[in-house]
Amino acid sequence: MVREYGCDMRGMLSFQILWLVSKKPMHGEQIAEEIRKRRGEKPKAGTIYPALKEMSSRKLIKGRKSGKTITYSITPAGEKAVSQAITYFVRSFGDIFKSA
Amino acid sequence: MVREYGCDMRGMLSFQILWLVSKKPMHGEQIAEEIRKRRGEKPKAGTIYPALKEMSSRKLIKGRKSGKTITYSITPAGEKAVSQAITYFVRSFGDIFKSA
DNA sequence: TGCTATATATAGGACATGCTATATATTTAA
DNA sequence: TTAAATATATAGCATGTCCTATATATAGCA
Repeated sequence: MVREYGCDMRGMLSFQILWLVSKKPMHGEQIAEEIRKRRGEKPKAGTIYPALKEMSSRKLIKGRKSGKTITYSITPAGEKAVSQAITYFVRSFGDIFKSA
Repeated sequence: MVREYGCDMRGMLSFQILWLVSKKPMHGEQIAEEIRKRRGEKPKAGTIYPALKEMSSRKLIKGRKSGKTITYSITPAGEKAVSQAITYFVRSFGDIFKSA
């Protein structure tokens, strides 16, 4: 996926999902589509749903089912996590971003 | 490492190394120290040297040995790779930075 | 009522990351 | 010249990511 550029950027998926959900409650397909807009490739169902499930089990997000969709929103624990993750992210990679 | 915050940020190591080396030729220990400044934790020897070796084998960086140190600098292929990776990075995660 | 599209779930696996532990080479200090 | 510190190398492994393939449930339309 990103290997062509000489580096992977895996491991950022949960962070990005958490950030997206912190901005606006969304269901899986919407989240996948938002990621596609940014990365150029849409995560597959087998990628997105296990990630959502795992984050739910860790109480970072919670889902409310309505019909065939499950809308996820962030929990207080998720808010705290995303805030700390952003701090780490900016501290770690901020200068790369500034150099662009 | 970042798990405490609710997300991992693995997979960014090679990208960060490549970016650092593109700014200034460095040897392994210097690179590890630069990463420590940013992330708070210094990658272990067993992390940094295999990564450097792999990137050398892909001709993204090249090392020149002098005494006990090997100073790595970026190659033309590495320049191209880091430039594309930065573009992808900003496109994918730029709005997270802006939100911080 | 069937047909199709949408949304979610999950097993199983390929692959990469980054670790621990250990080993070796080189430099410096005693 | 030993001893200690520094720099690099590598085997082996636990973990996590994200995939393919497949299955199920719901919704909307003919």
